Amino acid sequence: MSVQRQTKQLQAIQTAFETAGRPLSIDEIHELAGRDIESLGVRTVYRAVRRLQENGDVSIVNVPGGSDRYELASVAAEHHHHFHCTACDRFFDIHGCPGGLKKLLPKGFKLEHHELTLSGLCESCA
Amino acid sequence: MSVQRQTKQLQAIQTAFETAGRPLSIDEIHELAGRDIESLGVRTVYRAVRRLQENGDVSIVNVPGGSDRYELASVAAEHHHHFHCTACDRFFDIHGCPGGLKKLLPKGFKLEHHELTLSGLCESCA
DNA sequence: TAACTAATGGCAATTAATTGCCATTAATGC
DNA sequence: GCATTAATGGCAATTAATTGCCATTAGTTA
Repeated sequence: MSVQRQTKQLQAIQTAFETAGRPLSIDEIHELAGRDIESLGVRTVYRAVRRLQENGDVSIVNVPGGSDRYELASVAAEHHHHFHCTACDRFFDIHGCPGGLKKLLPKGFKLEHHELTLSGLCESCA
Repeated sequence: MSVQRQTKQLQAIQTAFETAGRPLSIDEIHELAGRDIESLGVRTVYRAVRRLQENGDVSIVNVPGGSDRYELASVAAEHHHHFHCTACDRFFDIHGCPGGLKKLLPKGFKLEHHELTLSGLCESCA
């Protein structure tokens, strides 16, 4: 069976996730990892992210409006939410959760998950 | 200058919003209004929704993952959130808001808006 | 009712995001 | 180092959503 190779492209992509510490879009990954690997192809980013997802190392973050972001599965493992800066279009992790959502439900509805996205200006844009 | 005509297609689309009482996707509008107007074209739905938006009668609802939904501006005017049924893929209005979000913010961040999407099973799917 | 023209709707064209293809590169095991 | 083959990356192709085009339909006003 096939063995996964540890390429420097994949390493750069993993490093990008770790140093960014926030959810990244495909383009952001391409940009950040591309600083290490010149001429990093977007095609490679798509493949790497897919593989990291399949390996359970990275989780997808569906955001309202914009394109999908990806974050380390270790981060996704603990319940949290996100902040979207409308100026720089970056997403950040928000720790904590308002809670008490069940009482907002119409009767008969069954709550399984929830997603909260705060938006405004991040520290560097404010 | 041009006068907007009240066509039966546009009426059916407006009626669809009012009777549905929940955010609708382009396809849902097409389906619902299409029950009144046979052979209603999707092209017409796109144009009508665009015009209703420009007239301020309809607002766009960005949802995580899926395609955009649209709701009556009168509904959007009062702060509320949404519930997404993972079984039938419909969205519903949720009245109320958990509040207390400001204390979740990292320091230096400025909160302007927020969006909450509950998900699970709606009454008829549960 | 007639004239005017906004609106419709079917299909082709566009757009943006993602993937297939494949020759080339380079990581791995011996 | 060498052989093997997974991975890369550039471009073309695909996909899905939306829009342009335009002949036809049908509100609107006089």
